[in-house]
Amino acid sequence: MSLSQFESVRETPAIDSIKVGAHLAFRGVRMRFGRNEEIFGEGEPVEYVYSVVSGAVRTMRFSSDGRRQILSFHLPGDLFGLELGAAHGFSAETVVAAEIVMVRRAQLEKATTEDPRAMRAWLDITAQTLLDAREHALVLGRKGANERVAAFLVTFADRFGSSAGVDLPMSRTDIADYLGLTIESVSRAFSEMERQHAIDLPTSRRVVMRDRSLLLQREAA
Amino acid sequence: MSLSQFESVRETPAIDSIKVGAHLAFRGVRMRFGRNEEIFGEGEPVEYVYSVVSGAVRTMRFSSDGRRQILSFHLPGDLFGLELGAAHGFSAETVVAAEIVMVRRAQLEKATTEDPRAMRAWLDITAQTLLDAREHALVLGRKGANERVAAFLVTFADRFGSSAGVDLPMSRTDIADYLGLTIESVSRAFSEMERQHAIDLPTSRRVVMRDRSLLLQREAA
DNA sequence: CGGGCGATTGATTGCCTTCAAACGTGGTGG
DNA sequence: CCACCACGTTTGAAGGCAATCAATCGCCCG
Repeated sequence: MSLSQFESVRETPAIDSIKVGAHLAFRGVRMRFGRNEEIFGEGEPVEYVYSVVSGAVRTMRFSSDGRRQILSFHLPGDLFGLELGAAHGFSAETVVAAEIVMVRRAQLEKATTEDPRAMRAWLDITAQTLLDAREHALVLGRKGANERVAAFLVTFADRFGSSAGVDLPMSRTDIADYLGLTIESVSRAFSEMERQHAIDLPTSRRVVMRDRSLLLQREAA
Repeated sequence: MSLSQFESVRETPAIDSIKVGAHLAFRGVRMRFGRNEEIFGEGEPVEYVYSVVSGAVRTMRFSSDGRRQILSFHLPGDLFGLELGAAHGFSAETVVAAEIVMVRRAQLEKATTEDPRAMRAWLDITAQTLLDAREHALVLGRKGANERVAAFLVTFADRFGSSAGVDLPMSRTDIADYLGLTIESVSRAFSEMERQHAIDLPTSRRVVMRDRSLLLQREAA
């Protein structure tokens, strides 16, 4: 467990629970984290499973010379940190201040031996995560900069946006590290989409979808 | 199921089995496929789970305009096509002529309801596949051409090579589509590594590891 | 008002792709 | 047996796209 949780003032941890699958809930502790705080690090023992209540979380890996690849973003309702091995294969940090429910993995493990639905739910989540990772691989391997950003926006808006648009919790740096680009390339892609009236950018973090089909054809390219 | 299996002469399907996890085996049919034959296509219903007996298989996804991203290569002993959904999220083809054992998914599903070890084994496999996919994302997102090829060679040699080197069953085109590069870039990377005496290339498919540390530092770069 | 940080924009570089040609090997038919 | 063809691979030259280097902008906070 990271030290960062001791670096900021916290209120008393509250009891809360997370839902796994349709029928199962597990009791855990709800914690507050500040922005850019580490939740766990790559290689650390897996003690908990996490669920986002509010805020946003990024999971990531580093290459040996320190380049960062963000694997996914997690928003309210999402689970993360669910791993089989003894040690985390990636690290997790908050993107913005967040409330996270932490459930002991041992509790989940125990449940899987008693209730097959728990293991099934775990498998479902892992399989869905795998699908997402493969989609991500397709984007990283075979799309250009503008297409990557368009794909990111469309996917993100579908998951977390309203008809009014999306509020991105993450910086251009985060988006760049998710898409395998530089911040400049991401910024240029946003500007380009705005010039073509595919989106509006009232602020750098707020995106209003103006012409979704334009984005989609750009994404497909 | 693809028609391709009817396009080539086959002997009578033989009964065989695949092992899932340490303790479970499932009975299935062993089939022969020629090279570059489709085993299943993206979007087709999931009827079977597959295991490679001999030969090699690639799984892949296509972007809407037809660009191909190879997700993984499967060699003897590997399982593939293990998906939760009703439809395949990717397609699979042989790289070279191969023998594949096919087990009905319904049989596996049934086992998971009767034996928790079966579901656990399924989860283990899915979780390991997810780890591999994330490693792949790191390579695709944050590494240059030479690093990608070096990473591919090291990983492949660790899994399937002997001290004498590796015989690559796949073409440069396959490697390129796995690494998000062009065949020319892959070829240049091989030539460059040979020039630096990191590898020998007796033939284009045979790779002798000559200086592994050189490869590793190139991979890390 | 000043400072700091993230974002944007511009200029240039560099790497990978694209386009093109030659090479080598395995297979087929003369 | 050899010539020739097909296909995959290698190599070369040129171009393009994203990275890098650099400066400016805008906004939030003190």
